[in-house]
Amino acid sequence: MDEAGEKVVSSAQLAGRCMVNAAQVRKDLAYFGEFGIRGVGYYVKDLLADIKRILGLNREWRMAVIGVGNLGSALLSYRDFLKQNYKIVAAFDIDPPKVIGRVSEKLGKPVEILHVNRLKEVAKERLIEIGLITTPPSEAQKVADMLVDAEIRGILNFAPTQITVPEGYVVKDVFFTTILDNLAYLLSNYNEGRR
Amino acid sequence: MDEAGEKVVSSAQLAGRCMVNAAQVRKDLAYFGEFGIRGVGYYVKDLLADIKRILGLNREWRMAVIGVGNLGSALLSYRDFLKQNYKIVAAFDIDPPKVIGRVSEKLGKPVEILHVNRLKEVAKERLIEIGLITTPPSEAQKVADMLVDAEIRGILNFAPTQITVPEGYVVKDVFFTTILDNLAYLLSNYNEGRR
DNA sequence: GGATGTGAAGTCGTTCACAGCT
DNA sequence: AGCTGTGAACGACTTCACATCC
Repeated sequence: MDEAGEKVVSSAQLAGRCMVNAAQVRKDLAYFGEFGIRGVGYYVKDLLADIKRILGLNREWRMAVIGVGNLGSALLSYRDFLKQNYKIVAAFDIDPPKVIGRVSEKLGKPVEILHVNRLKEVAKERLIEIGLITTPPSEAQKVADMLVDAEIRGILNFAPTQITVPEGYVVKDVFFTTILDNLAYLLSNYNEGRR
Repeated sequence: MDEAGEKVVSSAQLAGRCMVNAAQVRKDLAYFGEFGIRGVGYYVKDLLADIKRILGLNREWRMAVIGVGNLGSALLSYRDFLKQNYKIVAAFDIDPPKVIGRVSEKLGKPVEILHVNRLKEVAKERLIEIGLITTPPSEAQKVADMLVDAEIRGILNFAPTQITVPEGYVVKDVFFTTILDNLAYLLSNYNEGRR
């Protein structure tokens, strides 16, 4: 809406776009503070900035990819990260030489791929706060343990397996097969659902 | 648990593994039928089969990838699909020749990449029911429209943009930047959260 | 005896409706 | 006059607790 030049937006407009109730929008925003102006609405630019601040997106997050297979290299060349405040500042693999040729040809400039045993050392140097696990599932827990050892507190796990970390660390899973299962369920039961 | 040779499982055990309440597990399962045996628990093999049937995973789902960039080719070589009952039976792109070299070297046998204008025709031939959108966001809605035209009722959208489809079609989004935002939020507010 | 399946109770989240500001 | 912020009403989901059945 900001890009479209809109100056002000009401909770009703936001609700329409998000397919939720207007009171929900107001309650949710009000939970974090008073961002709106009574009788007017919310100033788009201000709201955007406030939401970014609330979500912790008003600064850069430095990330590392661990496991440079197909998914890992896809993430390395995922340009949309740049628009958001995320930056991949390191890539690790168990076998960097094997991987390096495959990856470098896909990106403009060759990407430096380091051996995982340098994770802790490099994490400190480059102030890495988030680790992206893109290894096979069999290695995911080991990698998680290494991230914990390196005091990288945030983990985004793409490997289709459950991993556990100590108190103080946060894991979020990206299991798209789970979403796919959900889709399959909805498709299977669509006819019943419509009655 | 089946692979580990476990024969029977209680709702309490399942609850422990899933970090939820035992009554929740029983209620949720009971919603679909009576799968347990009072005084005993649930037979692992039977429960597994019942859940697969409920979710619609007791058959093969034939899928197509549209957009063979980094993410699309990662999905094409994602072996874990095979274990689950999902199968990618076609890949489309706006420019197959440009893509074909890059992809074929990554997989054992070369993958046939078709021009998107053959989507409808091939969808019928190969009985495709699910489409995976892995194009840039700018093309996502156009691809969704083509999938709808081809009567592919299930869509898994990896492009970071909202797409709309008519009644009768199902879209599920895989926005990992949303999950990443969630992670950033949790990391930002971790200290307050602990108090 | 022991774990399920399930009404009843309890808790949490959503929506309503309007006072309070601009 | 109009839209936010919010207590109160409502509805939905979760948990309890126990009758039921193996």
